[in-house]
Amino acid sequence: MNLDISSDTPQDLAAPAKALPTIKVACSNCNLRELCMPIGFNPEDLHRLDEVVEKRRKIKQGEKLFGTGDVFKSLYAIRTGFFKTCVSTEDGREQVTGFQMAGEIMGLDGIVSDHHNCSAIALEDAEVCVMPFADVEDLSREFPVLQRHVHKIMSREIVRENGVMMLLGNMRAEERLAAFLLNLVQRLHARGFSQSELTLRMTREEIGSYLGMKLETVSRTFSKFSDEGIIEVKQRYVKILNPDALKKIFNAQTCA
Amino acid sequence: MNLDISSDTPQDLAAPAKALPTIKVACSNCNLRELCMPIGFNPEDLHRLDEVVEKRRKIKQGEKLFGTGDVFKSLYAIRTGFFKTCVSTEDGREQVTGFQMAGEIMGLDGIVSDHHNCSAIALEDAEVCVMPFADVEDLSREFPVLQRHVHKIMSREIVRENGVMMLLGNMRAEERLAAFLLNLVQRLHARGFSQSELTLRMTREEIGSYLGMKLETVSRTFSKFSDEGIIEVKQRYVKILNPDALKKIFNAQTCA
DNA sequence: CGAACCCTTGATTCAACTCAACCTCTGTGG
DNA sequence: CCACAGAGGTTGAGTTGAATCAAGGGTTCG
Repeated sequence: MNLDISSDTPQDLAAPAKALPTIKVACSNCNLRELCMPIGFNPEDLHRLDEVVEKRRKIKQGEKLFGTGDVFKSLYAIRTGFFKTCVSTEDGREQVTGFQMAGEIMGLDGIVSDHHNCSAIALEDAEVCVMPFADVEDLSREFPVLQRHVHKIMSREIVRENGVMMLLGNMRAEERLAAFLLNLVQRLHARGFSQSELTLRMTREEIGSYLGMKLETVSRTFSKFSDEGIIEVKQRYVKILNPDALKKIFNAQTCA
Repeated sequence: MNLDISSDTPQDLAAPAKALPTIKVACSNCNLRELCMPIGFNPEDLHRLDEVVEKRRKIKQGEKLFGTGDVFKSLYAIRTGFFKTCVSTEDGREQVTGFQMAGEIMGLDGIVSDHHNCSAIALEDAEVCVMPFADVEDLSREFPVLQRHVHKIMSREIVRENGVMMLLGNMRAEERLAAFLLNLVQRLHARGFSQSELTLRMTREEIGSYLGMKLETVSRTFSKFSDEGIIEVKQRYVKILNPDALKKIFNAQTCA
């Protein structure tokens, strides 16, 4: 399984944002642009990209950005904050389908039926760029580089979900959690954060839902990794002490 | 979870194909067009659609249409036959990520990295239309209705995978198999086949891989349904005797 | 006719679940 | 400043659904 997203996600995001003179909603001077928008945009066309963002929207921790069944109009690019997306059955069971962080796009599930198929909930105070999908489509007819980018984003989501299917269908609890941690830390690293330390934004229950296991099993597995000296855990804080051990668990558990 | 695909897939496909005077590769006179291509195409523009299909390709049972790592150039629309797609880990475990039938599109996973992320293997002799993706992109810049259609196809795949995640993460063996059967029969029905009878194209092991269970469990669950009079099974032949019971299992197992 | 593959069924094992108790934070209000 | 409530996290004991191991039957095809 491929955890690498670096091919399309440049990593020089740690550059400090200039204090903007006005609160202009614009991609062209957004320091996340290289994560969520295509590179190789013609400089003189770059400002056209700004049209795609209608406005920004702030979402408080615990609030819903959109819910299952809501009419789909826009995609959302995360500027700050952290989200989970989840689907649920009629009898109320929830499945977390993903965790999203700055620069990632949400809402693609809504295109097929003009209604959202999942809910997006902020796990911390967040801000998103609202991109009306009709505008995205219009603009991407004009700019092949944007068109290609939209296709890649959707394809990446399909590939990601393939990986989750592998996780859920074939792997044991330890492998799932190892894969989860490696994936999280890798994405955070691409955003300028530490390669070895992270603060979880989600509860054990949410991790469990994503990984197809119960919160107790998540907790036990964390403890096991900790006992083995692979990680250090204190509540939401996690430090990866032995990334190689994690990688080994992730892709060779059976042979151990 | 939504098993319904009817919103975008007209069902009048049972119409007999006229014997074509020449073996012209063309969407405009393909009897599957309404399944795999957009409706609402302007009659005079319809023939432009034909450009998208470069050629056809026959694949024998057991053969690979494309494999993980292969360079991505084209999408494939199934004309006849039945496929499975699967990903695998470094240590050789396989996960079937889907089963595809006539009118469905394969290859979307390759867009993000220009390389296929999964393998597509024919489960019976098959024929596919090869659609170079560059041409699809060119043409969809010209025709918004095609552009929208491509987006919907990708979004539908994302939504489908969300459903599989729910299946794998939250459901018990019986629910998974019930959901699987209902989904299969529904898609077959949309193609003019029976609503209650079907012949499985895949082995118990492949079903198990898709549903995250072992082949013995698949077999046992089939037997259980059979004992309960819900279905009739004889090897690959399955007849659904009590669809309501299946639906009940699928979305309320916990409350039983 | 035999080999290979697929499927079914039974017996046993085990990883993860359930249930339950307790601990640790964090924030609030007296 | 402390008490306390409530949410989240940990850990233990017992249970269980599905996996594993094993044997045998059916179908297909050279």
